[in-house]
Amino acid sequence: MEALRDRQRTDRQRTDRTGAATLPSDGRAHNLSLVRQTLHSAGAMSRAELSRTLGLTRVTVSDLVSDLLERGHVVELGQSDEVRPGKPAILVDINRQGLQVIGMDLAENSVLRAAVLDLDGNILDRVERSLSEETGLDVVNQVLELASEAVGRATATLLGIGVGTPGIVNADGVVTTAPNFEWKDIPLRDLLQERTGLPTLVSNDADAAVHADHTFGGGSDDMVLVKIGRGVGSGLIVGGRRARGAHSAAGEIGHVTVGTDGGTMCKCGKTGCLETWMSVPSLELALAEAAASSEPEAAADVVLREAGERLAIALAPVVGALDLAEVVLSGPRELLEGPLLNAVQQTLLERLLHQDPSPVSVRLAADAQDIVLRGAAVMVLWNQLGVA
Amino acid sequence: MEALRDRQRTDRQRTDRTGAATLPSDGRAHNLSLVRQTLHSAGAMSRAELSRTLGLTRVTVSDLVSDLLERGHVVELGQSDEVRPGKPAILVDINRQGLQVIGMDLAENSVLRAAVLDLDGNILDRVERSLSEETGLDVVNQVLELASEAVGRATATLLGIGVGTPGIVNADGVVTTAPNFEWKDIPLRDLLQERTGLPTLVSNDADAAVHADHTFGGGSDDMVLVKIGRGVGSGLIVGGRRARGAHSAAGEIGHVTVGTDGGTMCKCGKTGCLETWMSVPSLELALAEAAASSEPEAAADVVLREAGERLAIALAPVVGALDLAEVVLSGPRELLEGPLLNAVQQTLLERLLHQDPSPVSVRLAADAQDIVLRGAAVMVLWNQLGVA
DNA sequence: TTTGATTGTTAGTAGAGTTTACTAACTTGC
DNA sequence: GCAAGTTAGTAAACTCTACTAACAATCAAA
Repeated sequence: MEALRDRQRTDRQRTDRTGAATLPSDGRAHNLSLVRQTLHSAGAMSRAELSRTLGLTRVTVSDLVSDLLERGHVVELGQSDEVRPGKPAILVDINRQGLQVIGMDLAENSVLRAAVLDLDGNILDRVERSLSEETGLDVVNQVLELASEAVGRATATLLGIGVGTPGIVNADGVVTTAPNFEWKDIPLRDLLQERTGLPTLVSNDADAAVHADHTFGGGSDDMVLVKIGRGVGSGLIVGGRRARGAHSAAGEIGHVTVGTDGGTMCKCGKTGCLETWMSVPSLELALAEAAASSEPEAAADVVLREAGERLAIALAPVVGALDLAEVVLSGPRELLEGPLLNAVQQTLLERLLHQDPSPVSVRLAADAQDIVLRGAAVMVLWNQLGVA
Repeated sequence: MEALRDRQRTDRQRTDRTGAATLPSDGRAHNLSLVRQTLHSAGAMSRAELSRTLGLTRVTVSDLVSDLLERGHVVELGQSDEVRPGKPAILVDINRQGLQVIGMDLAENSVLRAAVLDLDGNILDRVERSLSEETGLDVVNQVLELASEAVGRATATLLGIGVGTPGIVNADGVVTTAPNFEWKDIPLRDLLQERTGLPTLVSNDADAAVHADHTFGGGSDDMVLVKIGRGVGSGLIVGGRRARGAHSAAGEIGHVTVGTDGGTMCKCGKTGCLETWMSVPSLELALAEAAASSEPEAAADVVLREAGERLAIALAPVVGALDLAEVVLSGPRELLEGPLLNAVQQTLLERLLHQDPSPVSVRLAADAQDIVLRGAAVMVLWNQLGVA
């Protein structure tokens, strides 16, 4: 009789997950990240200690830790040798030995660099590919091959690949424009993922660099890092997050006009661009001219001092508007250290009203050579472990 | 026998919640906010429609909605009159009639303003207190009395109080400095909460204004609003969130030096501050001088055009570094509209390299009179409902 | 040796969201 | 007017997460 009853159709909802609705499992993922973060930054500790720091119960922490043990994200290190009453604690730590990351720096002059890094950002191994005149897809292929080679050098489980590249990179890891390589809409992230099978993250090189400094350097949650090389780029951390910008072009300050008194003609067609004062080629040209003058040392000093002033003129409104705590310069130390850095600091203070006792701090990035490699690695750590 | 067994000490953990560990209930709170947000911005809809937009099941949405019905945050509006097969939908909507908010604007010249607003930011009632020469605690008392009066004017359940005040306000709602009122570390939020018993939020007036424009105006997630009044202040939205700054002083651009060619002496002691060009008093002074010249109209035009240029010179590095999509000016329309706004737009484009097809949009804020009141209300909606 | 402190685990419970299965109520086509 | 199909909303049972309660293991100090 009722054999003919309708077949119940299962609601096939929740197919796309467009919205940002939170499931209990999302909370779980967040808490797992918190455990990893705590261990990563504070070092090995017991489950009970984690429980106290996180505000979760020992039971929950035990469960989270056993989950992470299974995934290989953390390891047990044996009993703590602390002397105190009670059952001795078993230390757990992020699996520093068993996990590695690939970092890539495509922004160096005529060389593509890659490295294997551990979770603390130490470089364990390096590989390179020198470029001559290649552009377009030739460079892309070199990058893919270099990535494969780097992956082969890893001696532990790889969490993923991070890349710092010149040009503008959107949130999907597509390099929309990179004039140096004549790239246009290159889906670098997907290409690398396809090639290596590893989770991959691609960002602009200055953005990668600011990640590195934010993690391993000063660590202010409101800072800018200016990367001075062939061009001038920057990466900003605002409220602890990287500023991406409306068109993924945040940090592109090389062609902002500086000052109100003209300046040199730039290859972009305007005059007075920051790059005409601050890029390494511009500085070297000006220094060469200074060396040929009657008072070479004084002239060189003026060149560097003026460049620093110009940078500060451009940065002052940014630092003021965002109330940044740190301005970090990254580039050739022999150019930036001394008169240039001092001029930046001095001019910045002159142009900002700083009644408060904590003015902006201006300094050079440590380890400018490898800052992009390390920043690229940090991006992977954040993405895969929620760590940094 | 075993009567002497140890008294089990309950783990008294999770007392402080210092960390940011996520509980399932936090996820629930988030999903409740999502429902409110969706209804607030998209208008009344059925539970089933909510389910589809949010990606949660109908069952869960039903549960969330019944929760919100109990709290009075949403109401049922009866059957939808859409004509299509199936059971007719019961529309639910944010309780637009039954919930109200107090907004306060302390940044006007010699008057404190407050208003009762509905959830859509409409002003339902106003109250004011005029100031003569009061400073310090006298002003605080006026503010507290004004708040009480405004609360009395409400005709529905009040969600809370939002305040836009001149000066620098930290994350705890303490006004650390407000020179106009000679305030120093005034805990305005706590004072208002004590007086009225309502949840209260305090921000700088320009920050409140940018919230208003972000919600009711263009709505770009990367924008700056410059508020021109007695002084010049600004509020920034970066990546959809308000930039607070390292010392809660983000947006304070009035005393950034503009340009490299000197300028007028500012009361702060430096020369060439943005305020010397752009504040209403400075503009009015310059316009009065222009009116006395031989060609008053042309001179006035030059004054306004120059002011716009100066603002753009200061903003260009900010817009470039943050890749902002919108620059919004708020202030006296008769001063800002026309030559000044055009000069800002033109100068900004000249000083930025914009190869991409979506340059920055420059415009005036709608309804500059009430923008702080409405922004203050938005802050409450965000905080109490997760809406806006 | 006893007492107390501390760590980590097991057992059971409450909350959040899901799947499954149902009722209610409407339109369409004959 | 009636069956068929469609959509909205709900009830029950299950899963997952984190919690409380209770306990075993282990060590220091009295």
